[in-house]
Amino acid sequence: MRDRLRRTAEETFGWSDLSPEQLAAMEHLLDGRDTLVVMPTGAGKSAIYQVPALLLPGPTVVVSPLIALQHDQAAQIGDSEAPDAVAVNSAQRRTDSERSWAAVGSGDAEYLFLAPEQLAKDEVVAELRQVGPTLFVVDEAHCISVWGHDFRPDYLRLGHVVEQLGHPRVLALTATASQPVRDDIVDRLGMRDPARVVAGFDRPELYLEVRRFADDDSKRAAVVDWTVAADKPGLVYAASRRDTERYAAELAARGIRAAAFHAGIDRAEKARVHERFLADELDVVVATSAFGMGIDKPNVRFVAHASAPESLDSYYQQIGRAGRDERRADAVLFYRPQDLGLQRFLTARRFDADSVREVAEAVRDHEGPASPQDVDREVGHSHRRTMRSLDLLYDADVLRPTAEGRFDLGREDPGTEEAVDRVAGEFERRERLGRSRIEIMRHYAETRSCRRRYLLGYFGEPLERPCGFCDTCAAGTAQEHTTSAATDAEFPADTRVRHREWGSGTVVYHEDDRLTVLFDDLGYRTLSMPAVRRGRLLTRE
DNA sequence: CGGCGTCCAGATAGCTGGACGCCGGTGCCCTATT
Repeated sequence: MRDRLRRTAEETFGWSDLSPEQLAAMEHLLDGRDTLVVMPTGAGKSAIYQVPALLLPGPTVVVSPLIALQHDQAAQIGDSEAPDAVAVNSAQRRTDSERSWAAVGSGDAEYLFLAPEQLAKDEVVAELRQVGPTLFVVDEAHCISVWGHDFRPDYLRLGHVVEQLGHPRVLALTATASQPVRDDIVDRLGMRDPARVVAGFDRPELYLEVRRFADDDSKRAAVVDWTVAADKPGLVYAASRRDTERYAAELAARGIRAAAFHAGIDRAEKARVHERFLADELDVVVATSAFGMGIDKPNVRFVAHASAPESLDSYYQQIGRAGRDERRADAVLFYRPQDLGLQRFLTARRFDADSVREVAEAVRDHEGPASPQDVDREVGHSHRRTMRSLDLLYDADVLRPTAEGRFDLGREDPGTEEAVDRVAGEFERRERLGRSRIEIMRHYAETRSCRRRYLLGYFGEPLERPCGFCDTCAAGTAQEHTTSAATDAEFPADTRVRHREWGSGTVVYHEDDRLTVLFDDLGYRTLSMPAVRRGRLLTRE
């Protein structure tokens, strides 16, 4: 099997050496297993579906979050000897989409690229059933967890689509996913006993640094001064659109070729910034979180954050865009605790009891199980609002999904008000989790122990000793704050624990004499080990 | 939650300080107008 994979990779794509992780994942797919792959960008994640696709009979569906990304990937396949890659989306003419379907149906095209919103349409699912895909790929699969629960709710329906297609083997690909995000991906996609292939997370070429500021003016001045002096090209992430414009203007005034990038910029200009950055015609792009997905530029020398993002997951995703050429690159966070206030605002949601009530009643009153479209029609609110309520009702165990992607009341009908109460509890749990993720970001910024160790511990891959390549190691504080072996033996990472007041959770990592636990109901909490021992607060489950 | 723009009062010729209200991120899709 390995030989066939190697030969196909070589002959069709010109890839002469596949990594052990790539091969392992490909073999799982050929064995018919659902597979989750966590692997840094640039390590050849796309190969993992592109090669086995040719050894499996039917076509391959690739769900990808951005149409621009779909173009890039299809073009890359177009340059190889592989059969065609086509797409169906709203950015192309209807006739082109029709041609794509025909090509997939006739076997002329092997790969079909779709955004999750396409798969929310019954016609598209029906068409897909006709062509019978044997491999269902979700690229940038962390989007399921990051965006699915509110911003792009159709991500949550992919699991139902998989079932409607008769459960072809499912492949989820991502570069950055902490343990709970991985679990969420597996759960929402309905992956069955998935193989998990996780390549090393560490990016040893990134020098990690945090600079702390008390007031906004001095931080802004420092961001600009540092960026002017830094090796180029690089990326500066800012929290608001206005800030990206402001920093870009200040950098331009200092003679730097800088451009702003955010979702409010028109399409042509966005594409221009993107292209000029790739062609080294820009020194610096100052961007919101809109910039970066799918950018595989090897020589990015720094990623500076003018403001902290809302989670370590996002932070690691963004700094991971530096140093892909494996030469030294800088990841600097310009930190002010007050900046976290904006993240708290941006991630906070209001509980929409009215919508939950109406959606629950619409499902109950519907004749037979209700599809999200049925509920949309019935309730008449925005699709997003309806989907949020459906998701919460599902998570609170009020509704259960049928194999056809419809929703039904669970075994017993709790009654509307009881259902709303349960959903309120689930909603609160999520809000607490979101706030606790911001607190983890704060801990990273404020820790005196090794930054890399903190970061990798969060992703479940702790370093044995301080890394020697971050600011706390350079300052010498990392050596004074090392993990105690006693804590390690008592509560190793990944063990289930129970706290006297806070209920059950999973140990994430420890640093210094502190233990971080992801509690089921409260989100991330950091506990002091002396206090834990004194009060006998934790027991292993 | 915090930054920023606006307005007004007060002191003085164009400026300062404080109160107050507003605004803030991520993409797809589809339809109605230019």
